[in-house]
Amino acid sequence: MSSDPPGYELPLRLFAAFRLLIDGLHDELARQGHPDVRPVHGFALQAVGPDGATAAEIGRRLGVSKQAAGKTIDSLERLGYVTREPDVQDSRRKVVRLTDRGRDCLARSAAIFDRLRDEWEAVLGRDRLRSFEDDLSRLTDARPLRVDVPGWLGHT
Amino acid sequence: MSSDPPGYELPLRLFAAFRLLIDGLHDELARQGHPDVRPVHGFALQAVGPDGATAAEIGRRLGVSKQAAGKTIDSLERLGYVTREPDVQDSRRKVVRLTDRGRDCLARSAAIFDRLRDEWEAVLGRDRLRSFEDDLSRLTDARPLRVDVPGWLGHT
DNA sequence: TATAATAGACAACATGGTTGTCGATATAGT
DNA sequence: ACTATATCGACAACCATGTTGTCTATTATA
Repeated sequence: MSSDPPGYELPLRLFAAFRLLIDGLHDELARQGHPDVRPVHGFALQAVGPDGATAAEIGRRLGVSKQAAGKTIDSLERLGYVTREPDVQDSRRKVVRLTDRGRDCLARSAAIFDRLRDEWEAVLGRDRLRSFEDDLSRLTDARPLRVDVPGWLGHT
Repeated sequence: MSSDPPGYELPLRLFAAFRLLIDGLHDELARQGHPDVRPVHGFALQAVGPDGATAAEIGRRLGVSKQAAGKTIDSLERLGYVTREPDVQDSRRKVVRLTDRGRDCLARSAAIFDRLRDEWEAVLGRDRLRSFEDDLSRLTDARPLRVDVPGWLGHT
């Protein structure tokens, strides 16, 4: 009987796998006309959603303050991925909406992730990848990604 | 035949699983007398290793500049996890060494990771977890963790 | 109608990375 | 042996990205 692998390998490999996918996505996005988009932008675009959202709402979805979300939205606006429009119902709010370019980026991201998944399927085989995903789902719930990573890792 | 899950779920769940383990580690470390240690400290302590290392070497192992590594070492030194000693062989160098407290933290971390792995084994079953780990290993190589996460995710 | 809650803007600040520069020391080439 | 090159650690400046706090306008509620 062989001994179990040490527990510390799991987090390292989980993170390596995560990073592999994200890097693969952005390499390909850059090739497909989105060279300036960064990982955090992708998560923010997801948080905007098809119907638009306010900065405060996006911040909540990403697990950061509304101010931090506002700065990310600033940069997405500069890059042409979202617009800000005043809300006619509630004049406190400004609704962030995806532009065509923003939607294009999201659609391409989904396609690229599917293709990367296909590559993994080619490595592991169809059943084995399904098992892998099932196991991952059993270990994690489907909470949204928190983007407060710097402070989470950091020294303080 | 059921359809495949969308590819974008994989990165989210991989990261969630990573974060689950790291948070579990630090919750337990805090309970065991290491409340101030942060994720980045753990990786840096690993990078120091049993024989000590210089700031520049630690930076290379973590994928950050020697200056950034130096700041992390400063904070580990303040917390009593490492010391800096001049190298008698090479007086340019200062060797960072683990203190007893640093070794204690690393030993406890290894034990806690093993225990967290046991919990996962209880959920998935022994064979299934082994398969999961095998699959992860096939998808990733064993490169050291890069800690340049803020800039990697960031806007710029 | 008074009070509380929420949106977004602005400012100040903390953290943790970066590059650039420097002097001291080792190392390699001639 | 001497010189050129490389490396170490320190220091400073800068930058990115998060934080909290404050402010006004607006909306919702008691």
